[in-house]
Parts: sequence; C-alpha cells; structure tokens
Amino acid sequence: MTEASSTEAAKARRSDATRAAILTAARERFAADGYERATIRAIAADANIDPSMVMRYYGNKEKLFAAAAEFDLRLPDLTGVPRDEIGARLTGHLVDRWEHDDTLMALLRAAVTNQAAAERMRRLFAAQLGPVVTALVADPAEAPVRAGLIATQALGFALTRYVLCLPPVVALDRAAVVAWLGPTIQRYLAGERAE
Amino acid sequence: MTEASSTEAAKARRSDATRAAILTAARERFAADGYERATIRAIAADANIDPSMVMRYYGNKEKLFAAAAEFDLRLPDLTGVPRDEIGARLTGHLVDRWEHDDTLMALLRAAVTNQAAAERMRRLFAAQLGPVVTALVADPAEAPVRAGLIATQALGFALTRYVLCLPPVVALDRAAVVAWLGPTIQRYLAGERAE
DNA sequence: ACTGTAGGCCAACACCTGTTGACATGTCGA
DNA sequence: TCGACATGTCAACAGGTGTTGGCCTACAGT
Repeated sequence: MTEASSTEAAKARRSDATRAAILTAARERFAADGYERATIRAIAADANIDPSMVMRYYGNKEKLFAAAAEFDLRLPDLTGVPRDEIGARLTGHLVDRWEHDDTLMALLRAAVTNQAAAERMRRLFAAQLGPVVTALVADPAEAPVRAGLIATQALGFALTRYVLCLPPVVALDRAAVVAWLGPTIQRYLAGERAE
Repeated sequence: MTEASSTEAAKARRSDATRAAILTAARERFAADGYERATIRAIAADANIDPSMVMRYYGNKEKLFAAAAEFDLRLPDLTGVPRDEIGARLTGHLVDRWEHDDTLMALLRAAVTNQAAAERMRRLFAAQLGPVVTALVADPAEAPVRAGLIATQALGFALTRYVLCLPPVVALDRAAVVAWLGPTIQRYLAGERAE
C-alpha cells in the first residue's frame, strides 16, 4: 500500500494527480473561453497530457464540464445576523466567491450558450440560494421571486465586472460594491413586496 | 429605373432583399446560439441562399456580426419626467427594448465569448446610456459609476430572464418587473452616493 | 437582339473538432 | 521472474467550420 490506511477500499491511485490537473485546466479554460471555445486539446495541453487521457478519465466533453463545474456557493448561516446587515453580508460573501474561484465563471460563461450548463445554473440557485432566502423571508411563498431577484443583481454584477469588464464596474473596490449593491440585495430579500 | 426617383445615386439594388434576409437570419441565429455556434451555413439556410453569398455581401463572419449587432437603445429624453418616476420609466423602456428586438440578445450572447462583441457592448453603454445618465445626475463625475451600476442590474435581469431562464424571473410580468427593478435603477441613478 | 454584369449556386480547400483504437511503458502483486 | 493491469502516447477517423474560386443564369442598357 502506498497510503497510510490498509483496509480502506478507497486507495489513492497514481492517476489522481492527473485527474486533478485535468480538472483544474478544464475549469480555467471553460472560465476563460466558454464551453465551445474551450477545446479538449487545449485543456489537455494545459494539463501536460494527451487529449485521449481526458476522454478516458471523463468520458466526453459534456461529462468533463459537469465534473469541472461542480460548485458550492458556501452561503453562510445568516439567521443570527441583524436583519439590516444581511444584504451587505450576502453581497460581500458573493463577491469573495467570485474572486477566488474560477468555477462560477466557468459556469456562467458556459451557461450562456450551453443548455446543460444553464440548467446547472438554475439548479445551483434553486438548491443553494433558495433555502437561505426561504429561511430569512417572512412569507415563504415569496421566497422564489426574492431569490430570483437577488440572482438578477448578483449575476448582473458578475457579468459586467468579470465578463464584459465595463470599466466603471471593474474599478469598484470591495467596499464600494458592498455599499452600492448591499441595499439592493437587502430590499429584494426583506423589502416590502412590489407586485 | 425600378424606383421612383430618377437622378438619385442610391438606386435600389435587386440584392437588397437578400442582404436584409441575411441580416435578419444572422440576428436570430446569433441571438439564439451565440457567436461560435451560429454558423454561416445555418444563417444562409435560414435566409434561403448559399453560404458563399454571405461572404460576398459581408466579407467574413466577424463583419457579418458587426452588421447584425448594430443597435440603438432609443433611450427617451427623461429630463422632463418627475425625478421619482425616472427609474420606473427607464426600467420599462429597457424591458420593451429587450422583448421586441433580437439584436440586444445577439449582442449579449456573443459578448460573453467574443472579445469584439464585448467591446461593442461596452461602447453601447458608454455611448448611449452614459450621456442620458450624465444629463440626469447632479455631479457629472459620478455619472460613469452610476451608469455602470444601472448596466449591472439591467443586464443581470436580461441574463436571468432571457438567457438562463430562471423560472421566478421569467414569471414576472412587465408591471412586476418595473415595480421591483424600478427603485433599484432609481437609487443607482439618483440615490445618495455610497462610496 | 446582343452583351456585360450582377446575382446566385456548386464543389472544393485547409483546418479544427470530439472521439476512438492500437500500441508502448511502467508498476505492483504473486 | 513473470504476467496483469494501470498509465500514457500516437495516429487516425468522421464530421463540421470559415472561406474561396469557377461556373451558370437572367436581367439591364445599348
């Protein structure tokens, strides 16, 4: 055995490093180029292996993307936070997630032209943002709309800052982003309903 | 002469109909599929002509896109509107533009994976939204940031509703969109600065 | 009626894509 | 030591892409 444990079924394979390298390269390429322009060949070259290895380990491009786009927003528990600070906290957290992880970017860029990626994005927000909003909102029936509106502003910010790179939006520092967007998120979360 | 005027230099060529058909088909394809998945062959098939015609009339794919993505937001003059209604008016107008014209969609879908399209999007907002915001804002130095923030919310709404199709956002009717997003735009436009 | 030319089609090119199978190498248990 | 299996490389495939040039056809101006 090359690893510590002796009786465990999950032994560390020698190929795990390669698998990880492929996944990292895939995330970077998908994030930078989108689904169709990110080629298996380019990903393999980045990972310093042959394109056929990608196929052996992940089956096909679709499955490779599915593996590379696995993502957890890691939303914090906000039930204890003072009500009027929630918007700012949520905004700050989302900015941090965008800045330090390629995965969301890969998902966003791909989702615009790829149906499967779009479906994944929908599930991500429904499964991860949905519950958090439901727990914070007075009337649970309003939760989906409010979560949707938050997605509107969060994704719009990411789109203009990281993808389209509109200069004034790129220029904002973290504090400014929280100060401007925080109240918007706050209103979508807890403001009086507007329908 | 086939047309009314006799001495005019701009005579209507027989190919004008074809040119227009190509442009319409191109807009639809770019809007539905994005830049790389919208193929010249598919566009030509939609326009019922040969792919080589597209090349003859527009040179190459890049120039075809440039011609198809020509867009005017047609922002109304808002200087006479009561200050607290401006956000709602602007929001309503933008929704209408999105709903009745493929071009913005083509631009958005392409801009996510195509540098030239992204640059075009930046120019669109700088040249068309910028001046309107400058005219409405107290301190002209704040105009770019405020226009950027508006872009953030406007594009985020379009992204989630028309591209990603998040169900709760798709379900909103026009009045609900204006009621929810109007105040946000209003605050970005005229609210106290938050930096 | 004749002819030049604009409008249109066809076939092909060079290239790139995802994907596959055959083959070499190295590692580890028996 | 030997053989089984994991790891990796190479070359090729079938199909799709933007793009090009040659050829046909029908109409406009004389």
